[in-house]
Amino acid sequence: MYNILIIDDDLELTQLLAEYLQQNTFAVVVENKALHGIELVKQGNFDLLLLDVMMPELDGFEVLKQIRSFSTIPVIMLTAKGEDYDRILGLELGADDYLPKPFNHRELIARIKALTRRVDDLSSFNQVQQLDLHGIKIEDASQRAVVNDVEIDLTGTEFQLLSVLMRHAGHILTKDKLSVDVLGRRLSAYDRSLDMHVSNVRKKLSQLGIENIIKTVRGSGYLFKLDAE
Amino acid sequence: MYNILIIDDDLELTQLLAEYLQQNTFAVVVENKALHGIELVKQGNFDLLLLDVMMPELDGFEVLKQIRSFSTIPVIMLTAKGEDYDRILGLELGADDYLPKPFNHRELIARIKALTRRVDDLSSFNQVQQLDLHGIKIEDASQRAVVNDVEIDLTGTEFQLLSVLMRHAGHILTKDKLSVDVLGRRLSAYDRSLDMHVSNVRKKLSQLGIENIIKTVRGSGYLFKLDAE
DNA sequence: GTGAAGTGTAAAGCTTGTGTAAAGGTAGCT
DNA sequence: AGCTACCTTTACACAAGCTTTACACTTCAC
Repeated sequence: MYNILIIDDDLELTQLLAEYLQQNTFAVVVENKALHGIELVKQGNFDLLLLDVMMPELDGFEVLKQIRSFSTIPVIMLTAKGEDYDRILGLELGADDYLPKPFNHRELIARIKALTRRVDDLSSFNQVQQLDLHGIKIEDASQRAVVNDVEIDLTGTEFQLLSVLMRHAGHILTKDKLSVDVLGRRLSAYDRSLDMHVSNVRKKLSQLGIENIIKTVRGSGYLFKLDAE
Repeated sequence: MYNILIIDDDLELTQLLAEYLQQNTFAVVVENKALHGIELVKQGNFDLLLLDVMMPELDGFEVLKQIRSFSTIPVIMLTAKGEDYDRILGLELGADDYLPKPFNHRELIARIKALTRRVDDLSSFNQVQQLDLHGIKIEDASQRAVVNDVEIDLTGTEFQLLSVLMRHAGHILTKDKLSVDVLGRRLSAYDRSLDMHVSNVRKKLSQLGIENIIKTVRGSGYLFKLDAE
């Protein structure tokens, strides 16, 4: 699964874009604040960055410059201007590609794929991206979750579920969103499948001494806790 | 030194382009005939291809298709048309980038550099001739795999499979990717050939006392383990 | 309280992916 | 042609793991 981060202050566009990319089996996180976006890249859980050039506070070039000082993540720049100079500057600063708005969605997908074709081979070479919260470490590349050097034997769906929850730690995720992200379908009435997966993940975690990390928010959904209590 | 091949029937443009690129320390070869160009790529002395879309006889898409059947050389398409559809088609056929004519020369350089940044990383990675993991040593040049000074008698395909898996140790490789990399074709429905090769490699390894090194990740692919357990 | 709706989870059912033996096919060699 | 080595296909068994069912429990509104 490909994790894409979008840094763009345009709420409407990012919303649309996220949906479209999700339909094309990419996992998407949207960040509307440039500074916050840099931090997200630092955490290192993304495979590709879509970066808007025109943003208040910090413009895209500055963001790119900062990101390139610590990361080689593939970057596609988005911009409203069609001017040569912008394109060239972006590319020279270390962007991999450039797409002028408004763009054809299919072209975006094609460009993402063209870039990932190259980078895929490279990824095993780059630092492995992993996420570590409350002593639970997950690694997408190998689909492994580890607690105190002990591997948790998760099924693919369970891993996916834990991964989505952890990536959104501290935020409630509705069952409907989880169902779409994890099982790839809308939640329908009387579908208890997701509940079962949550139950199973909890069971496996508790065998390793981890309890109450996935909280139920009755009527709303589930939540991976940020702070222990 | 970077060797660039230009396939384009426009004599005037190619002349200019060649000079410009040479000034920027690239080595350039111009080929005005599409068919002849394919042969040049086959000989394999180029690092990057600039390919014109509009050509008599054979158009650029057809040329790209043929080249992609035997080579992963980075390709930037050049075309007079600015239409979305052309761009997308080119990218989906396996081009890495696309540049509409007339283009800014500095942008061309920037795009070439953006692409080579990625590919350079990759080639230095693939040039690793020897790999040694868990006591399994493989040597690409001689197509040999050795465990404790005992040679494993692998067929060409089996060696290739093991080599790809080991180069991506710790990362899940989808069956589709493995099929492309090892068997040279897309995985099609009910194709069990790859599974058989995995089975055979495992069998041969287990005869030498190595077990559970190639892990099945159900629904995702195979994985050469990084850490023993 | 009482009923309704939401949630936890054991167990059963069922689909699908995978392992592998064996047969079939193909290319290269003598 | 016949042989050999190897790749691919076929066939079947098996296991993994996703979903459904069923029932107990909790929470909340009235």
